[in-house]
Amino acid sequence: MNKKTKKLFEQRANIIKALAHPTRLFIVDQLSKSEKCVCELTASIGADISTVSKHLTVLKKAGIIIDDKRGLQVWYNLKVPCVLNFFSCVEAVIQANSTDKKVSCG
Amino acid sequence: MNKKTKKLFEQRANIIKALAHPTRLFIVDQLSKSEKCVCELTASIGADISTVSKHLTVLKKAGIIIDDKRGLQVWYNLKVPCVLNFFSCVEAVIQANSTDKKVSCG
DNA sequence: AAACTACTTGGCAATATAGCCAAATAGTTT
DNA sequence: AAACTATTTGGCTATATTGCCAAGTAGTTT
Repeated sequence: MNKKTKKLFEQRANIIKALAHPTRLFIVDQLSKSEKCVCELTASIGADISTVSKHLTVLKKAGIIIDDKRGLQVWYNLKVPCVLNFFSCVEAVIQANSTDKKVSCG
Repeated sequence: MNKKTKKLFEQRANIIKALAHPTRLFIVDQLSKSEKCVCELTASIGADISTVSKHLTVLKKAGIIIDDKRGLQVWYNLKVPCVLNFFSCVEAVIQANSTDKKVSCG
């Protein structure tokens, strides 16, 4: 792998890495329904608010979500809604995991 | 997050986690072109063969690739080719990273 | 059966990630 | 300006991941 190729795949991996955590996937799922503030997400996740804040930072740094401070609250939104396409693909893998054979999927 | 929801997102995260590494993304990319044996992948990646083998194990455990031992060599194939859809989505995020605004994408 | 090839597994050290608590910051209300 | 609310950041420990080397396994050739 030459340096250019390596950089390309590192860049891609960084984005996927940002999604590679159950809490962060949950956040993306929630934001796909509507804008949420940190306290709302914290309530539905059930972890420390500092933990949730750090997860949000990870997603923000990866360019997946955007924040908007209004008054005391910070509101988060999906920046690239097509990340939701990930889910259908992931579901296909989950389905496929019940077989040993190659799977044809959309 | 109740237990059921938590399990669902953990399951999804496990699959995404398997893809969240530059070398493993490279492997998926290579396999999308054609079946490859470990030595071929090792040559193009340029890491220790044991390292490559472990990455392949991760992808296999996640149900993304399948192996087929023939003679001395083990041949790997994509099991769920639609994981390639990940790439177009990831590229959209990379594109979007040049802007602060929300992005509409396919 | 001994030497060889292709690969996997074990073990270890280095590094990264996760989650909590406490402290800091930013904005609001009184 | 003091008290309050929402969020972020720092610091720490626990845990997970990565990559190399060495050793083991499986199949092949001689």
